[in-house]
Amino acid sequence: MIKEITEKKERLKTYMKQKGFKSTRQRDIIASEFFKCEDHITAEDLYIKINKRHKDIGSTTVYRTLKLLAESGLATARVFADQLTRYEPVSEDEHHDHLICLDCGSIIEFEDPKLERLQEKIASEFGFSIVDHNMEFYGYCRDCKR
Amino acid sequence: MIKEITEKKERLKTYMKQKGFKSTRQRDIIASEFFKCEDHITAEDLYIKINKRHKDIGSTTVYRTLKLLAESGLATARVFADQLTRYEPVSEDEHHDHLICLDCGSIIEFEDPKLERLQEKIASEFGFSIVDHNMEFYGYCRDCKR
DNA sequence: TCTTTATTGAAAATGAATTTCAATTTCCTT
DNA sequence: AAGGAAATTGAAATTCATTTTCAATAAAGA
Ligand SMILES: [Mn+2]
Ligand SMILES: [Mn+2]
Ligand SMILES: [Zn+2]
Ligand SMILES: [Zn+2]
Repeated sequence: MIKEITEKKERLKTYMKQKGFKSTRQRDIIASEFFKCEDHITAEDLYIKINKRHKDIGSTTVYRTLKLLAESGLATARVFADQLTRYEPVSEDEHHDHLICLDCGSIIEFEDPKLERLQEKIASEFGFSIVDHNMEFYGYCRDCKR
Repeated sequence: MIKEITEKKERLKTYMKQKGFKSTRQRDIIASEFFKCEDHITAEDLYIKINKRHKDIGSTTVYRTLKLLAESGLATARVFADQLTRYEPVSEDEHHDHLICLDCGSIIEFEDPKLERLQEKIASEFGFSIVDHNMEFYGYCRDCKR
C-alpha cells in the first residue's frame, strides 16, 4: 500500500474519531479501494469492484462510505451529463475542471488560474460572490476526433 | 398573446409537420404556458401551473412536450445542482451561462465572449474540440450576501 | 367519412440514491 | 476481560423524477 493512501486513511480515521464515528472493516476496505482506483467512479462501479473480493459488503455501505469521504473532505462528489454521482479523491486542495469526451468517455482534468480570475470578475460585475462552481466541456478528445 | 409567442408556436407547428407529429390541444396549451412563464422551470412546476386551468392534461404529457420543445430547438434543458431537469426558451441562439444564488435561488444569466474564447483556448491545448459546455456558479447574489 | 397513425392519461416501471430496521459490531467504561 | 450504550451494517423497502406501457382517443390526409 502506497504511503499516500495510508496517509489518507489516517486522516479519515482522525475525522471519524472527531465526529464520534466508528472505524469498521467495511469502511477500511471501501476507502482503500476508492483511493487506489481511477477517478470519477460511481458508487455502483466501486461496489462492483469491491464485491468481487468482498461478497459480504453491501452496496448501501459503499454509497454511505463515499458520502462520508466527501463530508470528511477526502473526496469530491461530481455530477456530469449522465446524471450519476461520481467521486474523486481530493488532490491537495487543488481545484480543477473537466474536459469530457463524448465518444470514449475519457476525462481530462485541467486547471487555469486565468479562467478562475475571469470567473470572479464576471461574478463581481453582478455583485455575486462565488462559493463554488461547476464547469465541464463536452466534446471530442484528440484521439476521438478525426 | 404576444407576437413572439405566436411566432414560436408557428415554428413548433412547422417542426411537428416536418417530423410527422400531430398538433394537439395539449401541446398547444403546454407550449403557450411554457413560453409565457419564467425561465428554468421544471416539468413538474409547469404541470402544476397548467393543472389549475386544465385538469384534463396529465403530467406525462407535460414531460413529453417539454422534451419535444427541446428536440425542436425551441427550448433548452438544463440541470443545476438540485438535479432536476429545467427548461428555458431558447433566446435567439445566444448562448449564456448562469449564476445561481444558494440562498434565494434566483438565477442570473450572463454571456461573456472573453470567457468563451478562453475556454476554446484551453480545450485546444489538449487537442480537444468542444461541442458543448456546462458552467454554473453557485454563491450569493447581491441581495442575499450581507 | 374512413383509416391509418400518433397521442393521450393512468398506472406501472425504472433506476439511482436514501431510509428503515433488526442484528451485529465498535469502543468506551468498569 | 466483560458489559453496555451507541453506531453500523445489509437487505429490503421507499423515494422521487422521469420514462414506459397500453388501451382508448384524436388528428390528418385520402
Ligand atoms: Mn476530476
Ligand atoms: Mn438560462
Ligand atoms: Zn475520446
Ligand atoms: Zn439570492
